[in-house]
Amino acid sequence: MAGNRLPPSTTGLRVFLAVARLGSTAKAAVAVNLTQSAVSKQIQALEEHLGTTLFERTPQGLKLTEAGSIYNPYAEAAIEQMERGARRLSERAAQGRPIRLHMIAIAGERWLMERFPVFAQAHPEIDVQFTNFVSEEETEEPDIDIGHQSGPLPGRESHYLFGRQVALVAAPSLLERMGGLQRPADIQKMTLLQHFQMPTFWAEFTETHGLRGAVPAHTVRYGYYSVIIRAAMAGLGVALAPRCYVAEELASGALINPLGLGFESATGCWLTFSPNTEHRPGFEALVAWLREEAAIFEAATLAKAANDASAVAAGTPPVPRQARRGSAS
Amino acid sequence: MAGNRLPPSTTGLRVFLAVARLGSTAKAAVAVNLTQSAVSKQIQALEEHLGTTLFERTPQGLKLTEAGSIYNPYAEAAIEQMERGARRLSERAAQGRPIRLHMIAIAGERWLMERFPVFAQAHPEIDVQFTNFVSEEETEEPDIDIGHQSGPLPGRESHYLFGRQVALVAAPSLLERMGGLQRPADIQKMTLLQHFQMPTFWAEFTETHGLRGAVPAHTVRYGYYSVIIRAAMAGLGVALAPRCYVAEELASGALINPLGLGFESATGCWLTFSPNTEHRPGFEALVAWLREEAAIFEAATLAKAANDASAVAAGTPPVPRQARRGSAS
DNA sequence: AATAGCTATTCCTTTTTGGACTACCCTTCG
DNA sequence: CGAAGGGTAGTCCAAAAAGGAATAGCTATT
Repeated sequence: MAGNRLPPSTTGLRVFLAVARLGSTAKAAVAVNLTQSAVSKQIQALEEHLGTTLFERTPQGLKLTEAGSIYNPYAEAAIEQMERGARRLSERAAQGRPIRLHMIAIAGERWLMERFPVFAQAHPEIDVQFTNFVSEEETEEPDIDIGHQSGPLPGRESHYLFGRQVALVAAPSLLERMGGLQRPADIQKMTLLQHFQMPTFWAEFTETHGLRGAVPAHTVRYGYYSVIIRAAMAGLGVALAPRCYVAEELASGALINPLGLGFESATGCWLTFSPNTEHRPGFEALVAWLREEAAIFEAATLAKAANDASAVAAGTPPVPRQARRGSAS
Repeated sequence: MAGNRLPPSTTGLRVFLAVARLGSTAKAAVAVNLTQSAVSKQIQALEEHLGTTLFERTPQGLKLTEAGSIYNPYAEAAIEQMERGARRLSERAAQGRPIRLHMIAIAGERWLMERFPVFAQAHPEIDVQFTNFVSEEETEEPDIDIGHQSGPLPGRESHYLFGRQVALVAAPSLLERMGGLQRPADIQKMTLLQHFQMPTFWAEFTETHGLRGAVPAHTVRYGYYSVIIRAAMAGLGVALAPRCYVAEELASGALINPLGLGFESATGCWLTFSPNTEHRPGFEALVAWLREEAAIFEAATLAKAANDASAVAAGTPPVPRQARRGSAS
């Protein structure tokens, strides 16, 4: 083995490991984002480079030869070392920059933005940068991600924050116009205002209220909750929205929750981050604070929901409350 | 660090390590067999890939940044793992093939070829393949290399065999034509027959005989000793040749060693092999045998040289001897 | 027989790579 | 001071490499 022998291509190594793991060029092609043809060629090139056959070809796919099995851990180790090196640099670079917190718009509007100044004042040394993916230019991965999902994400550390209490809400004027809503099934004569990212809400609602197979008169979909809430307030339809996002409108009477209709959804708002990343000073403090504030927010929502539920049971309409804090939205 | 991040190119890693070691794209270019321009681009591509600066640029060259220093051992380890894997496969493949023994032609002609049948008969299970680099097609590295060098090679296990006793030899007819050679300085009126690969012989000869600065009338260079010996025997000039290669001609009187002129050279014939390679069955036996036969060959040469030296001191010409074995050259 | 899954191969386009050349900077020396 | 020698990065372009679309052939299953 003379010193002038060139190493294999890293694409070849990546492809080799994928084929070894999945036992098929077709499946590996999907895993590494190449075509089967390119995968086949990469394997052949690697075999030629190393001067030995790495896979037996069968009609069912590829199986490691003995030589391939010998080489496998070395290829893995090489790729692992590169990843470690890159990760070390990435983490080192992260030390000197703000903690990137990505968050869906509605959570910012209704929850965090009015609370964050308290944290910022208590921790002036912790630099936090809020991001979202509205712009395609944004390619940096956030350190913390706050968004809607229906459970923990594999490979990520995930914490539930709030938002699983979903309510059917509508403007009083709409209900008057439509003859009110005397029972759950009356919703079928309504226009439903739905969020693109919450496709399960309708199914969950019908399941909870024994309306399986029921279809609303119309469905209109939006990408932002702030828009849905405005549409609902304008009387364009009924909306299924997390209670915490419509707490103020319910309190002021701009929106009401007829018959206390609602359900507990599988989908809520979660905080996630990568567990492999060494965390900077302040990261843990920020996560802890966010979770604490979310718990307070969620408790307030649950308390209000319980209060509304008992008022409905007593046959009295919910009592409008004073806004708890000034709203900037 | 998302899972879909691609590893760097291996060329980039190789170049990075070379620049880190040599501190200059120009020097690294030589080391990795690329131009300085290509090296510069590879470094830039790697820096862009990793998202950080790896070198500070100065007028005197490139110096690792802190980030570069952090990355260095990872790059090294990755390349090392690839080399290990390839080596393992290479060694495994070597188990099933002949031991490749490369040897310069003259050593084969005058030493090994007539002795090897004895070894082959004693070890029929050891398959040996003789190679040389006359053909450019020959790209496989030999397991054992026998050639001329002036000492051990770094990174190789090296054993001296024979050939450091060098003699000045000429045909009797030439000496008669040129009025004999009464003292060492008379060589300056001769034509010197020299071997391309032994450029130090003339300097060593003049040093030994107090002829510093002396220049022969003519110098003719050849690439093969068998040709030099033939030219000397034909009277075309005097030759400086290892005694072991002209033993038969000296014994028969076809060539003589006037005044016993000669010297012990720094250059001789050595056996080398890579110490990193796991050795196949028979490898050790073959090396041991080769060294033993070389020792015998060298001892015979030294004995003859000593015999000739004492004859010269006594003023009698060397006694021509019967050829010890039939010569096939 | 039809279908679905697999493989390698050919043809061709696109992308990447690396060399030749150049401009610019610095250091040293006469 | 200018010349020489060492270094760097950048531009232009040709060659090499990479990868996709399409295809042929094989097998296993229904």
